[in-house]
Amino acid sequence: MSDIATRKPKERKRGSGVQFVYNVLRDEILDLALAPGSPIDEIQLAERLSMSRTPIREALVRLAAEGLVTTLPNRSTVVANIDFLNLHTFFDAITLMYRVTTRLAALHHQPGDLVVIRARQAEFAKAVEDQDALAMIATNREFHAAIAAAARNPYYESLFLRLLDEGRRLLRLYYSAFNDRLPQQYVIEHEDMITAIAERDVEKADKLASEHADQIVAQIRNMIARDHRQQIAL
Amino acid sequence: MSDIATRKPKERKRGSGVQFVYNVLRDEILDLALAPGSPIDEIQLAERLSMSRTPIREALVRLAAEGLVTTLPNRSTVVANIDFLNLHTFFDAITLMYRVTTRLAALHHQPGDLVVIRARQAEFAKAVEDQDALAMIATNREFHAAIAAAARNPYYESLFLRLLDEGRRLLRLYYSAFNDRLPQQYVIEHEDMITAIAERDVEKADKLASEHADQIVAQIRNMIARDHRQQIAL
DNA sequence: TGTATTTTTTTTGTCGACATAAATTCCACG
DNA sequence: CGTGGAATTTATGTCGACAAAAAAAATACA
Repeated sequence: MSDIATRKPKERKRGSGVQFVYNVLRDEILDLALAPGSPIDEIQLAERLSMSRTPIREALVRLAAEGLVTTLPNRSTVVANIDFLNLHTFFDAITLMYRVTTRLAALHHQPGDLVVIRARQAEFAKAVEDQDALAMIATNREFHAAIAAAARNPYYESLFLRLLDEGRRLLRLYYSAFNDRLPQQYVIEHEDMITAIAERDVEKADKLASEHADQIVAQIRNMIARDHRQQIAL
Repeated sequence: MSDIATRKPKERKRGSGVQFVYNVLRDEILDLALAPGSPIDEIQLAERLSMSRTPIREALVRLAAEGLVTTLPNRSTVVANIDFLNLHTFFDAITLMYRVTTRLAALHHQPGDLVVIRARQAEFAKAVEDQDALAMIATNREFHAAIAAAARNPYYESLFLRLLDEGRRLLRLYYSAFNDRLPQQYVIEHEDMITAIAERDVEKADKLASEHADQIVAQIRNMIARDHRQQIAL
């Protein structure tokens, strides 16, 4: 069992309780440690994290506001399901956010931003080199989050982060299929995007982000189709 | 004083407490009944709504997740400020959401949708006819929310609703200046948008939404500039 | 044996109380 | 009279307990 979730009581500072529960639950949901659709028992959680139900409930309210859990009135709250029937709305939105944030990053990035973005890209490249699929998923998210931060639009940023998280969950589902030669292609595409941003070439950044998004969407679609065939074969 | 906020205790059903507090606070924040930056006292609120602090805190957590209040750790939560310095990010985002939702509504609207949209438009037209600025603000929001619902993309919809609410707060600030001849123009533009959606003319819908957004942005900018001149003149 | 109804159990929503961190007041000292 | 620090007050974060609503189990009846 994980360490952070079973920490001794009274080791935490006052005021960090809700944040702590939020982080634990969020990670477990995005890592699929908590299965989509599974109910969350407040009392059980309270015992596991050795705290009262109050901070746990507040964390759940926050997660509900972000769409990571669904609260049924007077009944248990459940981990949000993955809506395979409407994945196209997800693909549509994340593609647009890839484009908009990359575009605005080219327009508005400030001195320190590129340093951060390049650092994230280095981490992603390392994950690819190590063939560590889980690290790829995580570092890829951080790379694009860094670009979104440089775009300096909190509205786009918050939607994009939400979409990236949802994508993390989706990729987790199929991460075993994530070790063909595509990731190397992503490294190159990332490099091109960085260059376009650095040169403040807005149209090029937009175009690259759009192609990048299409690649990722196509890959996810592929993985789902492959998985679907396997399920039928069984 | 308002009626709904001073209702007798025990008249409400169990389970609706948080929702009730959320609605009250949300309305008061968006109506500027609670000034941006002003602190929210949990105890005072608890007494006013005659309930315990627990449901009030949960409502505050939800409002914080939506950006309507800001929570300072171990200190009071305050009504979110209006960030005049970064309004361009707001205008940018809401313009894009106007376009995307109208575009997708033209693409994906289903039989019942147009009925709802036309009903909202009728309400907006009535508010314009009555020269009721506050009703204009409210009905205009509902009109575009109906289009967003017809676009059938929950990600765009939630961001757009958030932006429309923020816009409602902005317009409230200057609603006295909201009685020139522009609103009549909006009625016509709305009609054109409905027609384009009904004809499933995606490009036309996009173009109209884009122009409509530019109009609104220009008007808000105007009102701010006018207000700014007045403040200087004083 | 299967179904409807009542009883029991479980779990959520709300409450009042206490502990702790800021903010404020008060006081000592220069 | 002003400044620094201790004491007080205020408000937040957390807790355990109770009441009401669902869910589950047990019982009655056809």
